[in-house]
Amino acid sequence: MATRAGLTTERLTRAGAELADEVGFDQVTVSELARRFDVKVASLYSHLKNSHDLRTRIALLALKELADRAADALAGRAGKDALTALANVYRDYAREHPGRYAAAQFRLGPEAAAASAGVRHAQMTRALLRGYDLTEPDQTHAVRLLGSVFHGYVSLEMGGGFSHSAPDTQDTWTRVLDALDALLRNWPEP
Amino acid sequence: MATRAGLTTERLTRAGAELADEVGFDQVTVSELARRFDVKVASLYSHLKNSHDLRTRIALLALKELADRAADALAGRAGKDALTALANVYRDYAREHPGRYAAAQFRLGPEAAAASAGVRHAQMTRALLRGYDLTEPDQTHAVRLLGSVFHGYVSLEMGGGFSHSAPDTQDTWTRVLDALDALLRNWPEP
DNA sequence: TGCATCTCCCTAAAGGCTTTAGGCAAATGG
DNA sequence: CCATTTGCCTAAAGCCTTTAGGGAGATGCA
Repeated sequence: MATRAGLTTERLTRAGAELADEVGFDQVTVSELARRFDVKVASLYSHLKNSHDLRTRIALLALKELADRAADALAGRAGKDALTALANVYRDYAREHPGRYAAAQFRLGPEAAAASAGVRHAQMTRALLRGYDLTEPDQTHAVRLLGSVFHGYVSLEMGGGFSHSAPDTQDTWTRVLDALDALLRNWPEP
Repeated sequence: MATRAGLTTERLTRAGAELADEVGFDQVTVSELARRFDVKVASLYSHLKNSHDLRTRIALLALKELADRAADALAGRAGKDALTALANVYRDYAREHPGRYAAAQFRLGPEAAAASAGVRHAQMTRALLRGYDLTEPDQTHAVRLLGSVFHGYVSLEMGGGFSHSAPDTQDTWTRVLDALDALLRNWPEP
């Protein structure tokens, strides 16, 4: 018959990420993936353990892409400049790749989590905070706060949580970053 | 045969919410629900339009429960006291009812969204902010910031995003609320 | 080049979830 | 007490996942 399709875990993962951006992360299906490669479903199971495995791989891909972008954005920046840059990386990535962004939120098992780029994310946020004057434990608190704001804002904005309200969300975003910068420069003692 | 099962959209929705808390919101299935009522699957379709309809109803239920709790918590409180109370409502609800909390994040259509308790949430946050001295547009920015932090924190904490790190997450939560209070009392002008 | 082997994709099949169509019996009420 | 309504059931089709086993390309060595 025809020549082979050239399936690969790599290619399948990338195609899965694109599929996620098109139809949503939780609509990613092994069947649809097979259809796109014009191949029978069972064929994918030589390259993927199962559906969950596919999702995990997409998640890892997204986390890596995000970390790479973040590293890029932080290079040569400090203080509020760095804060804004990092924040925009997350927001822009979510807008450009909603499915991948959702994938990055996928609950990973301990093994996968350890092998993921998740660690780099925390490290970069911590690096950014060196531009502010925080004690060690406060740095951790701040890392978590920033993570929460970035993720929470992006997630609500994309979910339509801010729709139909008066001020532009871009406006709010700017002011929120101003506020965070002010807060970090003036971190309250208990 | 035996007597009727007494199915109701109401009862199905409540059972669906419990099911969500047990197995996760996205594992909620019409089939499993039927099993729990010891009834054939097709029978549920007289009470539910479809699977999506079920999820929507669970989401509306969760939003209402959350709003009710929030209203309760805010009664008679102001300032930081109110801020803490509201924040804890979200966090505690998510811990007690993870499936419902996930449901509350379910993307609703415009119709359902309008009929939801989502509006009350925004109103209560706005009410809470009256204890601080913010101009009108800044109030909206602050509403969005608080929403982002609450949702983002709870979501990351529950997703295990803060696991294995040194300081206790309760510790961080307290300090984050301190920080937000300080920020709101000292909101920066552009 | 020819053949053995390995790799890759396919056929087949079982099991689960969703959703629609149509039927019979239990509840309701006049 | 019977007529009608209502509620749950059987049947069936469609789609997704996952496993088992087979045949035909691709590869490499003689």
